[in-house]
Amino acid sequence: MATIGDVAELAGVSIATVSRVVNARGRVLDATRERVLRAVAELDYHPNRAAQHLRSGMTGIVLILTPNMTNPYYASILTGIGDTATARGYSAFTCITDEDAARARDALEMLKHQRADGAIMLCSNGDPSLASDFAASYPVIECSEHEPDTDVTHVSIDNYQAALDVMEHLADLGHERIGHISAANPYLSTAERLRGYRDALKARGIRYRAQYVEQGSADYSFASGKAAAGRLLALPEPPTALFCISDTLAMGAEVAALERGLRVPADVSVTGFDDVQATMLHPYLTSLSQPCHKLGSTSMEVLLELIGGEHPEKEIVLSHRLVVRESTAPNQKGTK
Amino acid sequence: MATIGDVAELAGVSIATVSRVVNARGRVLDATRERVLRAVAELDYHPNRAAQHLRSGMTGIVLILTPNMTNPYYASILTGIGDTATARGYSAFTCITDEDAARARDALEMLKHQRADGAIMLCSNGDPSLASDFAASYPVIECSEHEPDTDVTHVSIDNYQAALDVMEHLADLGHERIGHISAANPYLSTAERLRGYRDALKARGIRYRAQYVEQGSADYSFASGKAAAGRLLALPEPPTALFCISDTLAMGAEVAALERGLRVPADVSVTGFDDVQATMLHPYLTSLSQPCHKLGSTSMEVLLELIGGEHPEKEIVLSHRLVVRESTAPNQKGTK
DNA sequence: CTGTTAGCGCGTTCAA
DNA sequence: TTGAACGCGCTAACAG
Repeated sequence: MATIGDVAELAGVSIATVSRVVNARGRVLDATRERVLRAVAELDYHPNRAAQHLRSGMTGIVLILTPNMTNPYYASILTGIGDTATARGYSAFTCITDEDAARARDALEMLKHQRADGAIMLCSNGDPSLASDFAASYPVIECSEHEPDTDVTHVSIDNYQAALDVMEHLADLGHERIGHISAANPYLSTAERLRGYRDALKARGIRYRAQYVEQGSADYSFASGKAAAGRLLALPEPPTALFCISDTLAMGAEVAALERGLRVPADVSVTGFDDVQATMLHPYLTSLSQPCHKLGSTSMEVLLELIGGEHPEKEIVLSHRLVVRESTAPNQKGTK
Repeated sequence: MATIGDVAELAGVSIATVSRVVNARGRVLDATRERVLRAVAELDYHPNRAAQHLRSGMTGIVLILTPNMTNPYYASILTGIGDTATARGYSAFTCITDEDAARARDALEMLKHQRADGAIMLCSNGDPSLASDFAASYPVIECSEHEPDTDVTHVSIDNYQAALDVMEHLADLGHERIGHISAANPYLSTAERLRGYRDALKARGIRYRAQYVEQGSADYSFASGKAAAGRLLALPEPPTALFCISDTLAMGAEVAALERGLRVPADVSVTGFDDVQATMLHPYLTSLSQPCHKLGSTSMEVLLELIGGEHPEKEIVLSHRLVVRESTAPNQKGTK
């Protein structure tokens, strides 16, 4: 492997000059730069990362905390993070927390030990103060979720507005009996979507019924969505539409409807959320699409700014959009 | 952050001695070691990785190539790799290839540029010579799949024997009309399982029928499993058991059976494979369990041996086991 | 058994 | 505009 010294020798300059050219720092004569660049190309020179890190006191590693990586929603974000990290010469070190705050805290200790330059947390669940504790001393970003009432820099969509958009779609189709399948987790997104659900009803003058709100499992499992939808559809006055806060919950709802002999969307409309598994089952789900990859890449970029000592916006909101597919249709029951 | 020098000073020894103690290399008086260890603890000393890497010429990074990370099968392996890597002070750099050989090749170039010390490939699909090309010059392991007729070190289960075991279970339950839902990919595991299927039939004296073998999609999608099972169950003499080479295919098969008014397992038995999503739907799947986490951790350990200049076994086979659940039952149709 | 010392490759003064 | 030299923290070779 060629070192900076090899390049310097071939170009007939000092290593300092090579360093200047490679890092685009300081003034260098065009002719000199040319020679250096040629030598770099010829030798296929790549700076030694370890040396750079030793010199700079940086590690070139960012910590990524994720509840899991099998959920395609998280997987897409992780991919976005990874792509950007790679492009910037960083390695993303992914730690699966399994919702375990202790494990997350352990991983974050890497920041103290200078084993990582910063961290992106995909979910601060479990210990509300975890993110802010570390963000006070180290570069830390919350992606997709964040703890309210703390000032940790975060990147996400506007879940409240997103819920409003879903509800508007359903209401425009003539639905009034709209069920909500939420999840038994303390995520802000979950709360915001519920808030959007309720406010949308209110705005349309539709009565809120507590029994129309059911909870799936914390991790949005298919089975729990099916069970929750089953309860809703067994009501004396069952909903004609189900607003589910994840695609897996919505798929469960579809199957629950089918098992009861109901057709989707003719008899009951169903909406998913995140738009990551919306086309696994027929009918394909109308789902609220999150810019997952961009959520990840933006988080990484912002983290790098933080690491670089800059002061990016504390709250970065990316835009979402509702993707209408086959699982929603006008309310044909005339039930209001 | 404390450096080796700080520790040496506090312990009243030279940095060389600290290094010896910390790395357990060379003889050191017990009393001296004690003092050093105390200083290490007091200062919460952690060796600077960048310095170690610079010194050793190593990167501390291993490349992991995976087709995707959402499949729980791969996710478990990745977790196993990651756990072991972390324990050994290594960072696992995961590259999602999406079955794209060019992308995989690009990533492997990191080995040439000394950006990684070795690589684990979860799937060499696409370009048969990819793994062996790089394995010739760098530490490379194939995990779970491998290219036949090359001598790249690999870690996997015995897919042929595993298929035999599944078939034995089904045959012992009295099934003779056994369908096989395979996948449209060139993986060795797929071929081996088919071979096991056919040999098991032969061993039992059961006639092989080409129309009993169907293919799901290359990535074992639920929908393709459902479609394949639908074709099988529509046959004039439909199978009484379906041997599927993945859990998602098997789930699709379960749903296909249900939609045709057949009960699982009363009317038709279904088996999954990998045992990673066997308990998502009822009836829970009888599935052949792979030691995914161990597949990953073993791969990492073997890779580290390779990196360390050792010469581990070229072929490492881990044991599997059949987990019997609710989706298989004795053949009650009496159809032979 | 322990200490001294020479780099590993790089970025950054400080001089010229 | 360029170059010489130092040191980041560590390991290993060599002395003692």
